[in-house]
Amino acid sequence: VTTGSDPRRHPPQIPGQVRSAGIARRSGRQAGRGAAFDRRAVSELTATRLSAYVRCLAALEAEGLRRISSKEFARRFGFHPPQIRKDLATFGEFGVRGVGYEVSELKRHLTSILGLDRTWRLAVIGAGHLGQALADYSGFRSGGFTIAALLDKDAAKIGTKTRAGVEVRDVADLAQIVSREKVQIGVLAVPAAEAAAVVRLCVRAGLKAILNFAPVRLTAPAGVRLKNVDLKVNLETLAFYAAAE
Amino acid sequence: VTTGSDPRRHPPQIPGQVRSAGIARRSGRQAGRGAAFDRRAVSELTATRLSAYVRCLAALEAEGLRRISSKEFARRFGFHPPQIRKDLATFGEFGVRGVGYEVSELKRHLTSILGLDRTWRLAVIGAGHLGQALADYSGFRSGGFTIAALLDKDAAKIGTKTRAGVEVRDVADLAQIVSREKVQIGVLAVPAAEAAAVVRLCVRAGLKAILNFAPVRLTAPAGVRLKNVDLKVNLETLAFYAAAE
DNA sequence: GCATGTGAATGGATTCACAGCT
DNA sequence: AGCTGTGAATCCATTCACATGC
Repeated sequence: VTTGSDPRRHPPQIPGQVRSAGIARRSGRQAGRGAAFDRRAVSELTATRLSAYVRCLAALEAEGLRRISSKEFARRFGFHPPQIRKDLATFGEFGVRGVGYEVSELKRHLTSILGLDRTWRLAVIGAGHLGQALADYSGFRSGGFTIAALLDKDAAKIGTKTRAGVEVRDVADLAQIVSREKVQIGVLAVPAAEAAAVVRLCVRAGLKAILNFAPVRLTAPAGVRLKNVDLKVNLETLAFYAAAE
Repeated sequence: VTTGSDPRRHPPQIPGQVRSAGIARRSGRQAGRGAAFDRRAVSELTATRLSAYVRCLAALEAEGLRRISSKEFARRFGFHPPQIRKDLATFGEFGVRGVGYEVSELKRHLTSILGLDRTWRLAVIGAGHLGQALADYSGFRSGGFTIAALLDKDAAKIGTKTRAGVEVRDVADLAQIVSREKVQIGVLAVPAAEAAAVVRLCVRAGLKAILNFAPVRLTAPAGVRLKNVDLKVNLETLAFYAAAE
């Protein structure tokens, strides 16, 4: 959990990454009934829930539900009503008193707030099992995200294609690919031992956001947002609690 | 974030899953200088960091480093010194005043505390891109975890093998496989629309811990620990902050 | 001297409870 | 009557600062 390598202040340490360094800046655009807000002032916890809310709203929409109250929403998905309302209040007023929220409208608002109404171009680096799966993963190829490239350094892999048909290209061309194909986010799926070097590569190539799946805790220079997502950590914490029998 | 479907108390909502329901119980075993502790009283935040600490210690060990202070450890991996000491204090006294911590010894202690000195058997359900990648993922096949089975309901997939050679078996046999092969943890990589039904299957089969990778927020009955890991959420929160430019 | 371990202080996040609208 | 939006209260996690011990 960190941007920049310097130890961060007090916010609850979501053991993934930290906020970006630098001075807060106004960056929320008006959107419908949405209020202006400062993205960097939004806690990681709230941002993560926002994304979860969108997923839940999509499920409700698929069900054909039009309106929902914070109470019912909380009950169905395991949140707390006031927490939902507080989270939303950060960004504006989206509900109708005495009634609730319009499912589709709220989903549209949150999607826009998350910055998913524009397209983000990803480069997946590392074409092993995980890298290929991520490149083919529908969640990474929809809803605002596009796989712009899949890269590896292994000559035996370069030129081959994933099951879904994404071609593996040479990681040596990263900088060129990033600038020509307007890649904004790097997704790391390389071995732990090489991850730190690849981060430096990404930074030099001009990427400002990196999602790291390698099982090491990486840090990035200020100005680059890096998020560590260690899949094994999830299993281990599950095991920790399960060990109570 | 939840075990049981009932809305939970106050702890900081890591938007993944919630604690197990039920009454707290002593469940920490003595281990070396480790103190007895109540697993259920340990916050998800602390448990997650514990796992991260182990990963960091492994890196230090690989480097050949013997001892490290909380200060240096924090500097290298982006933690805060007192936080490390507080986290460790939950489980015992592992350091030497004036000196620091023995890397290997601390790693061994934490590994044991996390319950990783025994073997956990996993069943991956859903043999799509992600399910196959998870079944082949080295992180899920080492350090205390074993892939006991990979299951799917698609007849065309049953009997085929992943790149690493794991055979796909029929999900209809789940209950049998769980009991015969002593599976403890279910890993869901099925489409969102089917995830809830598969959770019920898992519960009926007797699984007590489930890691859900399907992009829906699921809940499980009390007594079953379920953790939602939505890969896309990570991308979306990264996009949210990156949208500030 | 130096770094751990820990009670006390701090600062956030969550929750409460009610005012305000429909 | 019902549900949102929100200041105030609560609860928890983090951080501080120092006593403790090598």
